[in-house]
Amino acid sequence: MTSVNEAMDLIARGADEILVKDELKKKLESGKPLNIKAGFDPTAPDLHLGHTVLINKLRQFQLLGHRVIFLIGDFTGMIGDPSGKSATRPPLTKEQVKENAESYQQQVFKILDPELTEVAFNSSWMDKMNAADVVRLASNYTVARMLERDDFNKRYKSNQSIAIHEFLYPLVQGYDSVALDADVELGGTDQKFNLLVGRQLQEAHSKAPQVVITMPILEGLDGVQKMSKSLNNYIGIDEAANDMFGKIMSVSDELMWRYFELLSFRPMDEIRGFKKEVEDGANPRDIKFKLAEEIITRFHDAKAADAAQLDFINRFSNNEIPDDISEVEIIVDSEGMPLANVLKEAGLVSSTSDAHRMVKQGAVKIDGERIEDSKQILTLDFSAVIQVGKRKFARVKLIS
RNA sequence: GGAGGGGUACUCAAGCGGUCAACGAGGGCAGACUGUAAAUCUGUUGGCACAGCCUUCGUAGGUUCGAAUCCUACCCCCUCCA
Repeated sequence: MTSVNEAMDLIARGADEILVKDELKKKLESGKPLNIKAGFDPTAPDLHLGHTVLINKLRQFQLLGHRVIFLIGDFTGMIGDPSGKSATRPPLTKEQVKENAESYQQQVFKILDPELTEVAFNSSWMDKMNAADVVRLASNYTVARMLERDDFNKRYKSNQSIAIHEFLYPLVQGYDSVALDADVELGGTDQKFNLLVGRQLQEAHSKAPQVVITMPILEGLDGVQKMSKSLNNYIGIDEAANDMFGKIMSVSDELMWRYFELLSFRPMDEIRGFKKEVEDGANPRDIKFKLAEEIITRFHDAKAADAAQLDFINRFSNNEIPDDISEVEIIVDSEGMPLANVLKEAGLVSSTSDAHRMVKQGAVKIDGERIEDSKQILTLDFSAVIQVGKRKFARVKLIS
C-alpha cells in the first residue's frame, strides 16, 4: 500500500499545477477511491504521444486504486471549444460521435485499464436540461469572471466578437463535474480556466470542489513547438515500431529527459540515475534506447521493440539496407524510363524536379552506389534497391 | 456610414514596368561531421519531355513589345472616425 505522500509524489510528477494541493491530500487521506475526470473532444481521435501525457497521469491514478471517468464531450462538441479562436466546427452526427468514441477507447486502453475506466457522455445529462435549467446554470457565473479568461479577454479588448453561446462552453464543462461528482479533473494547461469553473459550479451545487490538475503540453520532435499533427513533429501511437524507434532516437538529448518524465513509467529515481550516468560519460544514445524500448513495448510489444532496435542499429550505425522495404513494380515500354521518373513513380520523391535535385545533391543510391546522372535511362531488366536520403528505400523492378 | 492601409511561394517578409521562378529570414529537405542528438558548415526549396520550356505574386478583366509592379471591377483582412 502506497502512503499518501508517495501518492502525492507520483501525482505531482510532471504536473504543471495542482489546485489545491492540500485538498488533494485530504481526499487521498480519506482512503476512498476518487472519481478522476478527464474530458475529450468527440473529434478525430488520432492520438499521439502528446495526448498520452494526460492519459499516463490517469493511469497513475488507476494504479493508486482510483476510478477514471473518461468523458466524451459529445454535447460540448456542438458548441466547439472557444479556446483559441477556431472557426465554427460542423456538428458531428450521432454515428460519428459513436464511432470516434469507440476508436478513442481502443487507443486509450493501450494505456488505461478498462476495468477501472468508466466511459461517459455529457449529452446523457445535458440533453435532459430545459431552458430554465440552462438559465439557472448560467446564473452561477458572471460576465466579469468570464472575461478573466485569457482568450475571451483578448478578443473582448480587441473588439472581436464573442458569441453568447461561447460563454456556455466552460459552464457545461464545469457542470459535467457536478453531474459526475468529480473529485479531481485533469486537463492541459490551456484548460485551466474551464477546469476552475467546475470548482465554482460544484460549490454552487453544495458539493466539494474538485481538485484541478493541469498537465503541460508536450513539445514535439523539434523540441520547441507543441507536438501536433499539423506541425508534423509528432509520434502517433499507431505508428510502426521502426518509425517510432527512429523518431524517438531523433529527439535531442535535452528533450529526452522531458520525455522520460512525462512518457515513461520508470520511477523518477531511476531516471535521475540515468542522468547521472550520462554526466559521467555514458553515451546518451544508449539511454535513449531504453526510452524507445519502453514506449514501443507499450504500444506494440517487447519483441517489436527489440526488432526495431536491431533494425535501427543495422540501418544507421552499420549503414545496411533494411530488409523490410517496400517493393515497387513500374510498368515501362521498351524504351525504358529516365531515373528521375522512376524515382517519382516509386514514390521516393514528390516530383521529377525534386528527383533531379536529389541526385544533384548526392542523395540517391542504387544498390548502395551513389548516382550522378538523373537522366540516365533505366530499361526493362532493371531491378535494384534505390535509396533516397537516409530513410527512403524501395526495391524497384521495371516490368512491361 | 466616412477616412486610410494591406492581400507575394510552407511561414514571415522584400520587390512597385523589363536583369523576377521573384532579395532576405525562419522552417523543410539533402550533403559533410556525428550517436539519424545538439551545434556548425555547404547545397537546395513551383512544375515538366530539365543547359530549354510551361504555370505562379487575392479574383476577373484591361493598358503595354513586356506587368508581382500601371488601370478597372470584385472578394477578403486590418487601423482610425461615427
